[in-house]
Amino acid sequence: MNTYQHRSYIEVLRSHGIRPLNHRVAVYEYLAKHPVHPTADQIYTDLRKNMASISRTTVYNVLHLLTEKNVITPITIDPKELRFDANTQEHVHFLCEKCHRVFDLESMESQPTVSVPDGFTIGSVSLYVKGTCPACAE
Amino acid sequence: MNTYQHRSYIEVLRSHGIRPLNHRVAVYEYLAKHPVHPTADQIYTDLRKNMASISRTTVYNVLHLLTEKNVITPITIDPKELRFDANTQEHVHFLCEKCHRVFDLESMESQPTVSVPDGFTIGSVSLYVKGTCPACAE
DNA sequence: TTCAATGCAAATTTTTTGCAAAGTC
DNA sequence: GACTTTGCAAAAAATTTGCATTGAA
Repeated sequence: MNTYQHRSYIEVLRSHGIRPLNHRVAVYEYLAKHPVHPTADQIYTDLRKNMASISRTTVYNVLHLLTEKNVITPITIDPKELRFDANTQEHVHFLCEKCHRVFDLESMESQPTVSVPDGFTIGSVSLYVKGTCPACAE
Repeated sequence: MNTYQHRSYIEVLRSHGIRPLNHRVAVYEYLAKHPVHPTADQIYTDLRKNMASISRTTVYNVLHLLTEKNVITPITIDPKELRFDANTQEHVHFLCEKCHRVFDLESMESQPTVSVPDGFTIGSVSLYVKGTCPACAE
């Protein structure tokens, strides 16, 4: 493990008021290093390979905690499964309806400036695009 | 039941190549008349009151069919539950994180014109906003 | 009569919960 | 030692499937 990077994950957690326990760092580091928007089960299955002691319950616990503290973002683009993203910058997500991969479209034009009627308060904005990715277009 | 309206639901289904069987019309009509973005279970429970013969399986079947034929739109704004909307016009959805109601923001500025990298093909675009609604703001 | 749609019950999948054991400060 | 986190197993919730029955053209 790259200690320098590892330390920075710990710092991110600390700066959000989260005690950087091993399992928490592992889940966060996994998400940061695998920006493919994995599901809870994918995270659990993969982490399990190198970390025999982690349980499904803990993965759910940590994902809830990180979401609540705004360290990660849940992505609901696919009705079938909830995915997670360590990149909390607002950016567009693209779901390929053939291969079911989710792509980041960070380079695209900035998020729309949404305005809402009086009385509504905006917490977050998500822009989801569905269609076909280049690999599946052929 | 208002026969004129009823007939128009039938026409919508026909125009999308869907045989307007009773249960299908009932689900579609329910969604059209209850634009609160209900879940499959809400639809089932409510329809059940007036239509003893409908089953959960049929509700799921019909929702799948209508979605596939683009007569309704599934809404994934809330990670907890899948909702449905008979309004297939693109419009913004707002989830109140306190009362968990979903509002249409049709009057808001038009959907952003999203552009995607070469090779990607856009099928649909969803703009989801989360926050607090007027009633819960107090 | 032939094919499509329905409904039941069971299976699957995903997530949550209670609680005892283990870990942290 | 006091408090937090974890892991197991069981429960709950949501959706899908197999298949026999019913309905429609």
